[in-house]
Amino acid sequence: MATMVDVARIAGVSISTVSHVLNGTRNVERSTRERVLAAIEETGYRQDTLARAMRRSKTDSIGLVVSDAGEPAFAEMAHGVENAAAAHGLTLLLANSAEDAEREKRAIRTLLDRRVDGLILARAANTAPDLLPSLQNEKAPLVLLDRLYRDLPLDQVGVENRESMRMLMSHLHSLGHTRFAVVAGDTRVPALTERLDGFFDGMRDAHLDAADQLVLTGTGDDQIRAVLARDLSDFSRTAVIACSTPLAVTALTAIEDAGRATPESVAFATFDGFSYPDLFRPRLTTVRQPAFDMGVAAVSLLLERIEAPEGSPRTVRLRQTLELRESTEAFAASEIHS
Amino acid sequence: MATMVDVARIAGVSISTVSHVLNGTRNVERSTRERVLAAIEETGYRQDTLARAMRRSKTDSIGLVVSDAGEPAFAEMAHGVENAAAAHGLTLLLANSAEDAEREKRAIRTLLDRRVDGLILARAANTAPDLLPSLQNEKAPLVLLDRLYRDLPLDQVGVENRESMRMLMSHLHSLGHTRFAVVAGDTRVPALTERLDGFFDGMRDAHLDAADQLVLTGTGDDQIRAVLARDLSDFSRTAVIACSTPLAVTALTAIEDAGRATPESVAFATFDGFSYPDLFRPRLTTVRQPAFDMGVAAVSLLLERIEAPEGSPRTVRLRQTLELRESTEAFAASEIHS
DNA sequence: CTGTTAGCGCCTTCAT
DNA sequence: ATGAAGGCGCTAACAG
Repeated sequence: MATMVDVARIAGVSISTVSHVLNGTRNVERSTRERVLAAIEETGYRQDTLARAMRRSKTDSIGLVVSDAGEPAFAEMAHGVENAAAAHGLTLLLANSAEDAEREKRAIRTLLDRRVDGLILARAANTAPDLLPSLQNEKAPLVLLDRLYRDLPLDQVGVENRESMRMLMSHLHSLGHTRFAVVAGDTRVPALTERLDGFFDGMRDAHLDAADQLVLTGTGDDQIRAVLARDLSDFSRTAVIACSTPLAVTALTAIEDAGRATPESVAFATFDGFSYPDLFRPRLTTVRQPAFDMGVAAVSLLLERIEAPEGSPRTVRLRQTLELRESTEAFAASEIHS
Repeated sequence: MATMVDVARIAGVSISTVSHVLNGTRNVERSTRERVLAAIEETGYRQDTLARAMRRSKTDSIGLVVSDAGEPAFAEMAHGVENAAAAHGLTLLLANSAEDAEREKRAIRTLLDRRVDGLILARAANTAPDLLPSLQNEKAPLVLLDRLYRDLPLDQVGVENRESMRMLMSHLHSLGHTRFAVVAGDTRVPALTERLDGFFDGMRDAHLDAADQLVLTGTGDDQIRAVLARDLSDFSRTAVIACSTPLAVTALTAIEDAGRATPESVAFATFDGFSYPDLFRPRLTTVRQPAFDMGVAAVSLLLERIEAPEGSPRTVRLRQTLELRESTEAFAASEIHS
């Protein structure tokens, strides 16, 4: 592998000059520059990013840790992050935490050890409580993505969960639904808590009776499935809302267990949703987050923070969109016909 | 940030000793080691991976380039690669080519510039023909994943596409199907060509008339959709096979365009398939590749190649499994009843 | 068993 | 407009 020394020798200049033409960091006479460029061409020289990074203490790379890159929403975010990073000449180092606090810690440690210039984290539900504070002391700035954190002054990118759920509830209520089941899942995940809060907001908006609603929280998928299925076996409940893709899987399974059909017998709506929404039968009404844009926004925040480490932290909330599909249509129709 | 010099000073030893206890690379008296360890603890010292990599010309990282990390099969492969890499203490640098030759080239260049110790590549359909040969000259070894390449002596990990398609055909034929449509897609992708070859094998096995079969190749999704839909509007064709997930999307759309129902009116089977196969309606019969294991296998091959750069190249083919679901069931039933 | 020292390839003052 | 030279933090001979 050719080094700057080789190039300098061939071009008949000092390595200092080579460095400067490479980085455009000071004026160099035209003819000299051309000799250097020719020598670079001839030797096939490429900058050694490692040596460069070491000298400048800057790697031009950023790290992304997601809980599960397989889930469509996270995959899209990763996509957005990667695109934005590439657009700024940054390389992306990606790590999966698999929703596990221990692996998350290791992944972050690894990326930090690689000296990433900044870190974007969609943390696991059970992130160790001391993790975030300890990260504050690192030189690499941190941006939280999707899985936010209330108690710390941090840069964060999320979506307006509470408002979106409220909007969904309002729509469903206008269709005539009054008895809901919400599959809210792990309330340690802020986004899920917010969605649940939005549900309560919606209930109040619609003056619904709390006693008529079924709220399912926690991590026990099997238990959620069983409770929901049992509940649905009597036909008075008319709408089910799942607060994330995995919860939608659980809920749809429970609906099937109960022998209920969507949308004829129960309306169904979910957050985040599945990859090919128009191939699902029934097509699912979905509150969708602009995942790609969230990734892009996270990179912007990160870059600004790298520029200005001392500015005050910002939280960006993007709007979600309500995609109405047939899983919430039939009930309305039956109302009209009755 | 504390360096080895700080640690050495506090422990009252030379930096050389510190290095050796850190890497376990030579014996060091117990008491000395303990002093060093204590100093490390005290200073919160962490190795500088950059300086280390520069000195050893080894980064303990590998690169993975996939055409689309969003597709379930690739996401799983990436998962497998990442797990295996982590198990060997390697960091994974991930890049997306978005199925674009130019971006692929850039992504590879970036990873190579980061001095990854090895590279795993699931190349785009239209990889520049000179790309692979040029990679042969790099010091970082290369392993091809899923998207193989015939003409070069390379380490490769794929699946037995031809055999699997043949098995699928045999199954469908035994169900009574004799007129097929195969959506084969871009035949520049070796896996797709192999699947198509398997189709022809299957036809011969079953002594079917070539004139009765509809073979759809190429990249024009809209055209494939239109041709297939037109063809399906007469009811003599009874089975459709899609050779990849995106092609399945196209095919299912065309089936719907034609007003045909699966499985009552046409049987349908696909390769690779969707993320939640049991939530799809109808549940799709799928030839599934062991994507995770493919990723793991690719890492193994890569590590062995790093160990022994001169051994002769190996191609590993994993078996796919045929997951029978309801999308191919109804026709059999109607046969039985007729 | 331990210490001294020469770089790895590059950027960046400081001179000229 | 160009060069010389010192280190960034670490590993691996080479010497004791």
